[in-house]
Amino acid sequence: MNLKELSQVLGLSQTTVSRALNGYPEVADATRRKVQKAALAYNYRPNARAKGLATGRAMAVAHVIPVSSSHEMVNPIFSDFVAGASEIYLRHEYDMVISAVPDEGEERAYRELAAKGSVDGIIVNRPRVSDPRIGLLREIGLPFVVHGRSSEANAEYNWVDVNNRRAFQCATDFLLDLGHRRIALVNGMEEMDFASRRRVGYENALAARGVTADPALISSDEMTEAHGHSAASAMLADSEPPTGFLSSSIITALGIRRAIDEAGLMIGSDVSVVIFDDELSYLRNGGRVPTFTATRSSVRQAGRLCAERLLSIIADPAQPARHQMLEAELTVGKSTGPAPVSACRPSCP
Amino acid sequence: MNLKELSQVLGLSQTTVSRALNGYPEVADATRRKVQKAALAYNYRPNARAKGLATGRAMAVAHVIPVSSSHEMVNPIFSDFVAGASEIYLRHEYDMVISAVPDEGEERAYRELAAKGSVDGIIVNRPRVSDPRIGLLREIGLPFVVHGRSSEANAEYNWVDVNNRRAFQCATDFLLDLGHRRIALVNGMEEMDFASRRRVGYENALAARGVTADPALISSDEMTEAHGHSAASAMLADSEPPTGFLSSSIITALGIRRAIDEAGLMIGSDVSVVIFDDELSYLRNGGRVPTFTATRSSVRQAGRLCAERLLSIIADPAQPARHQMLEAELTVGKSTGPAPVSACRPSCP
DNA sequence: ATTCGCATTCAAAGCGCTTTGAATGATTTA
DNA sequence: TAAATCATTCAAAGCGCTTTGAATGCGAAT
Repeated sequence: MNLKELSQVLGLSQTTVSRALNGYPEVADATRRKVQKAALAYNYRPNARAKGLATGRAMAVAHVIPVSSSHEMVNPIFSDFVAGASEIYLRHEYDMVISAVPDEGEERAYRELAAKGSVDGIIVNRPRVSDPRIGLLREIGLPFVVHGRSSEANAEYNWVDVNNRRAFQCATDFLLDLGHRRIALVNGMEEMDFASRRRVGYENALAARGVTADPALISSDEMTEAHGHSAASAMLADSEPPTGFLSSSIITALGIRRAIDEAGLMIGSDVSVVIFDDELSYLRNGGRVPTFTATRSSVRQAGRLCAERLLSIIADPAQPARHQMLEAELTVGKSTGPAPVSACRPSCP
Repeated sequence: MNLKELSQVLGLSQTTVSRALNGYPEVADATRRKVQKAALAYNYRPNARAKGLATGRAMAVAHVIPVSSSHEMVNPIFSDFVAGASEIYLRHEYDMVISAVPDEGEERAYRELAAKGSVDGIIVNRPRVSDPRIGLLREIGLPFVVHGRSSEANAEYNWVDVNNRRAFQCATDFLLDLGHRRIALVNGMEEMDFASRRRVGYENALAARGVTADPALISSDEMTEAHGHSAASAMLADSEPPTGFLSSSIITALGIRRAIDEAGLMIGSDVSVVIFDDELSYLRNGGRVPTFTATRSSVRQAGRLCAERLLSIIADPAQPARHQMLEAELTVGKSTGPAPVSACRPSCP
């Protein structure tokens, strides 16, 4: 059933039916009611493509997942982020298009997305320290919101980010206060902006106490369980192993915990672990006392905020860029404790 | 730049330009080359909405994520499944629309999706044992492929599924062969079809050896780490605790492992664990010897297969329904071993 | 020279909607 | 009574593309 048929059934013009359904005022109440009833009865929905063509709005936004031939990884926070965002889109009757963009043809893909006109805006995920996408999207003129920031972008743009630097500074301070001095950082990939900020927070905290950062205690890679395990295993086998770990994700922390177990050490007493917790719905760091001591910030909530912001700038593209900085709170769990007395360590004579 | 402008620039009709770009034969070679060059130079892309309206095809498919007000969970396999599917869509220049559908208005939402015409087909996820969606979609006439099956649907439909029954029968047999008799099943939610099939496989294997299934050793819920932990904790505290666990997901298995740790038991010697491994990219059950003994089947591959099947039936809707059954192979890892001698158990006098 | 077939190209209709500008009839107002 | 106002409704244009059916020009066949 399309508009033409519906209007014929009703004996009205397409104009009137369209206006009645879209809430325009110049329609008699009785007519509107009649139209609405018929629309319901015939299960009529305006064709999205035709509507989009006529209005110039797609009523859809794109989320981009980078697909690289080398890294097979899917970002584990993707699903929760998307779930949060889709709550908002559902409420505003927007569709969400997931666009797989291969690393090679990144620029081409973004231009195509804009030129095809199938979306009104874009959410940019996983910005790098230096990220050409931001300049590109500004040039193209398609509304976009970045989840995270790109340090080297000097243009103004809309973003929603966690205060990663402060979160990791706090987490490091927490371990330092417990007496830890050999503190490892198991981080995301170096070129990722969030990872770089987290590292700065970590290094700042160490420097403030006069502890020199040991490059051997920093590992940067995809945030998989495997990375957490291999990094922690190697570090624990060192002559001066760390007594504390900072983990950029609960997933890597699972690998760290496995390595600690395998080394015959006790988490929370022999070795402390503090994680950044995105509050993934399937990996809740819960309980009365959480499993892991964590700085936490809901990635689902970030998804909601990004989506809201995007819809807002689509509705009014002239408004100035806005930034939303989320703070991650430190919650003490079972995975941390005072630094063990150093005399027990095998490295001492 | 749109078709009209491009054709004016070229001094050609829209017809010829459109045909040149879409590979129709009745265009002179020289003309075609000129058009292609200009299209590239002006970065021309046909507007997707207009093209869709003219051709009647949206060049997009929908993946539905159920959003229920009660269950906040996002399926952890979602992201890998989507990643696999999007590889295929990318190759065929299809878009993927993620549709959040609230549990309450499920029927309405599916009808709307079809009537709006913004997609050419649907992937149905997480089918229940009895699932009204299959009948509904057949009635609507929108092409769809189910990831999994719905046991009580007696109509023919396209599906891609893992042989869940056999996978769990094998896994159970494996533990029985090792001498285990108290074997627990930490499963997904009862109404999910895959969960019900897994349970049948488990019960069949037990029955074949004359072991009676103990309802206290079966737990069904969302496949979160928390569920694995609470279920395993409770079971291990029992007077006759299980010596083996089957876990429907690596995520629940992480919780089970935590419970085993907390109980002061050793995984692989005191307690054995076999998981179903979806080969999530961020939680690889890897290494020379995998952490967990597992029946494995890549959910990413399932995503690819579902997507391919869907595009195929969109291209030719008349073809008969096809079923693809994937077999999950058992791989022995570190989490299993012979059943401990029962004399050591606290329940013995 | 005329016809035919062939290779190219084009004008125009149509996809299903929104929206502009005009028309209609009823109700006030002068 | 005529003019002006208002509330409703409508016909038609336009969004950017594909596709039908017609037109054009040219060398080959008659």
